[in-house]
Amino acid sequence: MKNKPTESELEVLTLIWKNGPMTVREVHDEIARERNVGYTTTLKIMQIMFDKDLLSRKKQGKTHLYTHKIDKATTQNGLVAKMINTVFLGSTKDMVMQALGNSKPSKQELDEIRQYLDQLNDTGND
Amino acid sequence: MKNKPTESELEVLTLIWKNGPMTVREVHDEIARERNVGYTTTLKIMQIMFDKDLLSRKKQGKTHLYTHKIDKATTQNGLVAKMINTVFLGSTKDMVMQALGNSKPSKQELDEIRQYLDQLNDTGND
DNA sequence: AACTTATTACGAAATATCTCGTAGATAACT
DNA sequence: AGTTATCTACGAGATATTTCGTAATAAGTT
Repeated sequence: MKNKPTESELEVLTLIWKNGPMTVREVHDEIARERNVGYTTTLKIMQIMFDKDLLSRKKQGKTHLYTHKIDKATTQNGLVAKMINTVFLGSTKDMVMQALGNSKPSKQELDEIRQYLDQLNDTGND
Repeated sequence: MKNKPTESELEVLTLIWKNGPMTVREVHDEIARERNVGYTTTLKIMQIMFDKDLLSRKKQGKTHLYTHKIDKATTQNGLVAKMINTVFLGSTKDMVMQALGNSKPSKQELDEIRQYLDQLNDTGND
């Protein structure tokens, strides 16, 4: 991944991925619910993200409206792939089983995964 | 996770998890195959890990033999759980499907995962 | 227009992490 | 014992990230 986001940047991105374009104020209010952090901190991070080309923005009155410039799926992929490679020595299976074993997903979720597995069987390797 | 390892620390841990107790020299030689880094850098990181209680060690002649002090599965869990929560908004299913869709695991791996899913069905939530 | 409020831009301190150089200690080898 | 090689300890520079204070600007209010 060329533009790999930091933790804080990821926090901002997930919000914007979920809600669509947001102002600094909106992002900050969401973050401030969880952690205790100053407004200018959030502002600064989003400005840096703009410089890094992780976000685009356009003026909206006196404020800026920020939009994600990197794709959600691509970013998720990069992060998951990296984790598999480093922490699970390249074994997707190990990672998946670890994740499933620990989070106790609902039966419905399990079914959806099963369906997805069946689909994959047609296109997978050997 | 109380003692969450940094990236470099994780690199050391995975080696020790895989190979058992190792000296700084051994760890360093493995790392140096991939990246260009000085011996004292590896040494320092492992010393810090000792201070942080991520590794234990015992003298072995003039060198130290380092052993992991945190469990592999627990650490993996913590990292995966965190990724699910932040990047996938808590949806294990989304994460698993993302991972499977991108790494094209073999049919055998898929089967193992399927078996594992069946097992889970008996104990999972609603 | 004066006043208040909210926003941005900027810089710089604080923290975390990674990097390596140097010095001293220990072992191994003539 | 003297020399060489290897290891540890320590400190401190380099980089990356997070944090916030201050000042300038723009908008809204009386």
